[in-house]
Amino acid sequence: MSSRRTIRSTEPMALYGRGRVSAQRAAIAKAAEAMSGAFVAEELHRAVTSVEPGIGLATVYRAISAMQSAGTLVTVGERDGCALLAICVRGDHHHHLVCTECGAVVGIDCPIDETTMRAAAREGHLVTSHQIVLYGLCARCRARTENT
Amino acid sequence: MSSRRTIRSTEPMALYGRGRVSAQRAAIAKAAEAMSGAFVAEELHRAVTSVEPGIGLATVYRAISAMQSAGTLVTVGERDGCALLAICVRGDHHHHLVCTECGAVVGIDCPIDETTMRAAAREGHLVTSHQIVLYGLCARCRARTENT
DNA sequence: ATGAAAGTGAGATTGATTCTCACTTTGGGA
DNA sequence: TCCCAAAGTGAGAATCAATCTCACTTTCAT
Repeated sequence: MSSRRTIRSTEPMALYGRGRVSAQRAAIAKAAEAMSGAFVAEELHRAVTSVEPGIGLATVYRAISAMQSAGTLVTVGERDGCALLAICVRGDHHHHLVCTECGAVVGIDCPIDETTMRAAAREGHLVTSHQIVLYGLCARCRARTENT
Repeated sequence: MSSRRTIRSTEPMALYGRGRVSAQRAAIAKAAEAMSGAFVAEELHRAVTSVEPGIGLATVYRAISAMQSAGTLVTVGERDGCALLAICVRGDHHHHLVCTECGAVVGIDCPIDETTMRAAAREGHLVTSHQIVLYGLCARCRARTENT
């Protein structure tokens, strides 16, 4: 009785790491990869349903959760109380610069160096993890903004 | 008909920067300063009402908002989906190390240096702001944990 | 002393995210 | 190829931190 129809499944299940291949997840992963820069759950849902109508918001949230567990989707901040997400396949330890103009996300090498660790250690503290987000302008927006 | 009673107002309105002196705000500021380390809105509310019953949760949220605007209260992360807060009166630019053991918050010098800014600039990007939170063990908890 | 503005309490509301549940799809065996 | 237990899904309900509304109270410049 459901109006749910079978959608052809595609291959980029890679973003999930594990789990079954469902047409919905494939469509969601594809849409996530197609997003330009950072996005919010609701935006991803809109993007997916514009291509494959009928995919529920809960399914999108579940897919987001799965990709986050797999480490291929990360939270890069927040916007209006919503988690700001971005696909991230870079393997090494790094952080992200979110363009405040267009939402683009670019990887940035971790600025936490020996100096910081040692300064903390000097006070007796031990840094075990950290969370860093940079905001600014991506190269494209910077070039567009600056009138040399 | 209200059971609200007059509470003596204290002086530490300093955390608000501006605004009128109300007994409630004074009590909230006092409780916030008395908290050991980072806390959540609900915890601050409990702390305040344990001393001055009758103060509403909305009032606590309003006070939090006011202190954040004044820059004396900052968000240092989140815990179980709730904003993790901490009093911060240090004037210079810095960040915080939140002890994952006891919740203590200690100021840490900003690790974003010329190197990072230049690395971003090399790619054409411009970093305008950033957000950093360090997690680890404060000196006290580190000492307690390590059995030399 | 006064009154307009700021602040407050209680409860309703909002809105992102999660959960429930009955149903559908997947995929490793038999 | 068929089976079926487990995984996945859609719709809508439920959560719950945070905000808003509104009638009432307090503050403080005048």
